[in-house]
Amino acid sequence: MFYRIDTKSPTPLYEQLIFQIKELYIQGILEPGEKLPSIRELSSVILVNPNTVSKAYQELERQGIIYTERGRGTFLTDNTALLEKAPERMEIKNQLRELVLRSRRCGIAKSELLHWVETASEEVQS
Amino acid sequence: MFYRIDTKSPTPLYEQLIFQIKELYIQGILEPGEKLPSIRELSSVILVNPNTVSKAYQELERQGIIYTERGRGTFLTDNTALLEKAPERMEIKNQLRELVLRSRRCGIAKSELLHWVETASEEVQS
Amino acid sequence: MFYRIDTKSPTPLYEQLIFQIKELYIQGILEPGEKLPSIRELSSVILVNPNTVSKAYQELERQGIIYTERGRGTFLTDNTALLEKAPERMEIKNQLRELVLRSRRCGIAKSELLHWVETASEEVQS
Amino acid sequence: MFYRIDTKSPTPLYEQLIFQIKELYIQGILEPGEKLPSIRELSSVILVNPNTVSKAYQELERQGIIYTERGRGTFLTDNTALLEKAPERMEIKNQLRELVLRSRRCGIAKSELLHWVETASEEVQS
DNA sequence: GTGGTCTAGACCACA
DNA sequence: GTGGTCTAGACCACA
Repeated sequence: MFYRIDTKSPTPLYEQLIFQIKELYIQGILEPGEKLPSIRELSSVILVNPNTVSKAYQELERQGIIYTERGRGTFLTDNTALLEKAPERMEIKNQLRELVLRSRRCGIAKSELLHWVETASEEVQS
Repeated sequence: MFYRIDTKSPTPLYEQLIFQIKELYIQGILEPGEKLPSIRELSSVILVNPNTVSKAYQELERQGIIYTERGRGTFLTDNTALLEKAPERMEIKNQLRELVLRSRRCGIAKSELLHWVETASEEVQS
Repeated sequence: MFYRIDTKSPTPLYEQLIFQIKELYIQGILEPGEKLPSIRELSSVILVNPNTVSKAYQELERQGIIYTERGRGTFLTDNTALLEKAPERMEIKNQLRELVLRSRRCGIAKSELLHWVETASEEVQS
Repeated sequence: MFYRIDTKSPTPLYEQLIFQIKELYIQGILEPGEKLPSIRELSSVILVNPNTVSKAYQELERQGIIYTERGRGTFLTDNTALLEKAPERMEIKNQLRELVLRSRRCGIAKSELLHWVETASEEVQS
């Protein structure tokens, strides 16, 4: 199984799950239309409470990445928007890693980087 | 007064204070050796709980940016490390803003960017 | 075959079946006295669990739309009430669609519309 | 207090809360910028679990109706979009009630109305 | 005090 | 079996 969770990370478990499922989808390990593991199944695999998995699935549904059929399970949509953006996502991720590296050499705290991302996001939004 | 905080920002108030004092120092608005406002004074100016200001000052002292003389107040150190790094800080901040902009066009959520900064920080650290 | 269900719809499958059989009846595609497919046959055609078809048939029988003759099958009744109401049903359906359209322009969520239908139904009932 | 919940309604409690807060806002009983009761406070008033209130608040935040300041509480935004749409909302609500009434006279089940709202919503979306 | 996350476990409608 | 809702209660960072 390729689902994994880090309980020591500051990122909430349900967000880790969201990011990971997106990543698996982008990498082609999960395919459009494919059935995801049931909430109970996944929760027992990654040793996390079913509610936590449910929260992740609901957020993914809100984002249009997955949909649920009542009584049958949860499936990936045919939404290919994510797939198309995959290369640029990768690039952004890499450049971000580089910036983090340089920040460390400058003595810039992680919290300050996070704050800059926050403020930049607000600016961009308006 | 130039101290200002945004209670609506997701960045904790005490961190906003830390970042701002650093910024004022880098920009030369606050100078080495200068006396900072007392905790009570500052907290009444920016309408924040004194504990919050105190927490910011403690962290800045831990970072060697300020020091306290009992009964006299808190002062900026002569630490010039921050000043030397000013241009690179600026550059990192700008590049970060650009990445945020591109992320938005890719449909990458802010939470995902924050998570990438987290994971990259962990990698770098080890 | 004209029976079709949408597993992605939030409407329960057995309700979709009910509505569809009524619709086929109203449109004259199914006629009074006509024999409906057996549970097993229909379930294999529309790829649905036999229990689901059974539940739909039971509800239709309860409503007096169909009746069962043991060992012979299920048949549509001569009940013409549905047929008489056909034009008004159509009109209501159309007006509902218009309201949904206007709602969207107002930013009213589907969930809110559904809730209003619920509350209005309760009022009317009492 | 004006917050009230009907545990017997088929509408989930957290959705009832969402609708009610919107309604109170539209009617001017709650005003922009005003502080909402804390999660714990409200949950004890309406005798509902804090998690349920939290879920409602989070959805309202996602919709841009409220925002939270960490450690301080939850507040209504200055978003006036809802207020501007108030009259049309009212009208739609009333027309919906009328349709429900007519439906009852036609023998149309509540479930069928709900289904029509669902299908119309899908059509409109695409 | 505030909200956010998480666990454990119940009950429900639906397939 | 499936997901959705809800309760009870813990722990956390922050103000």
